[in-house]
Amino acid sequence: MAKRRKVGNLMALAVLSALVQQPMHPYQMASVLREHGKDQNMKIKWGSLYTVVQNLEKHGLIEAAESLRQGGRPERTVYRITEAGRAELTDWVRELLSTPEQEQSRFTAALSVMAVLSPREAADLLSQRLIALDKALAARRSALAEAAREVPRLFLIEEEYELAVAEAEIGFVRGLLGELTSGTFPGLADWQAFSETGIVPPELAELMERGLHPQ
Amino acid sequence: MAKRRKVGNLMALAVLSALVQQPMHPYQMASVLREHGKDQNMKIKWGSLYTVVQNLEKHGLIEAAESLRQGGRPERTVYRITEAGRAELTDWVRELLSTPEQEQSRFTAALSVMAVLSPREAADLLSQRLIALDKALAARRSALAEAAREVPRLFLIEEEYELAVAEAEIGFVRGLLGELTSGTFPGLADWQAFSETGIVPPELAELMERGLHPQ
DNA sequence: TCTTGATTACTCGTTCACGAGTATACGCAT
DNA sequence: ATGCGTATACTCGTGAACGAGTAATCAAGA
Repeated sequence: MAKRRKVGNLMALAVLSALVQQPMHPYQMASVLREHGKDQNMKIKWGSLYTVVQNLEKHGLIEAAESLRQGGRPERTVYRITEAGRAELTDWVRELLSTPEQEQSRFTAALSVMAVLSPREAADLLSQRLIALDKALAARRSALAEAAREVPRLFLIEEEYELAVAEAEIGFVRGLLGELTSGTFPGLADWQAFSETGIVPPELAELMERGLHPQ
Repeated sequence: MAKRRKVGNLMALAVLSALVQQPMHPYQMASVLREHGKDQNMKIKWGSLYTVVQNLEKHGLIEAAESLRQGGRPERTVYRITEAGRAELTDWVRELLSTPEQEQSRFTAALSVMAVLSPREAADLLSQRLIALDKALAARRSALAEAAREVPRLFLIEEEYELAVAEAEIGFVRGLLGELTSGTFPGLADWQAFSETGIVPPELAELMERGLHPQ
């Protein structure tokens, strides 16, 4: 059972891991994360970054090391990780690594309401997705290969994982698309009829009622 | 480019799709979604549900149809979808289906900071994950097979997708675990040394500095 | 020299997400 | 009849997530 973290945002994890390397101030964290390609998967949201840093401090996971002001007006506070912060980091990573937890993806949500479109259109949109996915995969693959020449695999492993998942998605979409365009997808005729006439085939009508058990 | 939705929460998508079938009041939406197994992927969060319904109404995507009070005190407002709501729903589904967008997963985050643990421990945790994943996959597979006897595939397609992704994750974890336990993972010795002594091997030290370009 | 644009480094107000809490009705066992 | 657990149907306050806005510095060009 995933225990409630004092600071649950995954950006907090990134901040802690950045501070393990060396103390730094918030803006520098952002640069470091960006250089590590973290902004690819996780756009840096400024509001969140500063809130997260504040919360981490409030809970004693990080602390202000010094506060230097030079030239530029706004005083930059350099933070360092505390012992409690290190403990939280390792404990958190342990939990995240060992305990799978299904998260909802936007694509899953889309698939679950795909029936509101016509099968033709759905197929059309899926083929657009497929093209985009293929392109993105190729780009990421070559970027990974490029990076692998300098950076040890340990620090690229998350990208490898993402690529594996992306491949699976591509396989799924390709398969589904094949069934839709070849007409072998079961129930395609009913779906087609429904989307044209708005009439739910009798054997489906019964199913749609189920679960409503009105009142 | 994903346009900004008036109501961006994916629960709004679920609400709209529920209301396409028939008008209903918020609590009934929750029941319907639950019966459709939506609570598996997306725990129903009461606060969000009512906020989302409010926002949908505010933006004219749904409207109050009637407000009946019978027996039970709290007045239940029945909502129905508007034309604008239907348009938003289809447009949104179109976008979600056609446009991939990488979302960050907790496991990806975990992998990206895996280096803070020792390779031994990481392997250990990954094998725990693998066991849990296998078990969950088996359960979901048989649940899907069960459901497929009654429900047309069109309405189970999102679960098929999730299973495909889950299989890919299992494959990845199994592979990584294999490399870690067999010792074929590149850089394993360095990682091991670092986790025991805290000393970063010289060729890595240089890498860790990179991206910091202090000030 | 003066302006312009890019970079650094945040701040602030709004929106959003949530989950614990509340309150009533209904069925059923005592 | 009366108490008790469970299902129904929300409400509300807290706290998190954001993203546009601000403001200073610096470098380079006109």
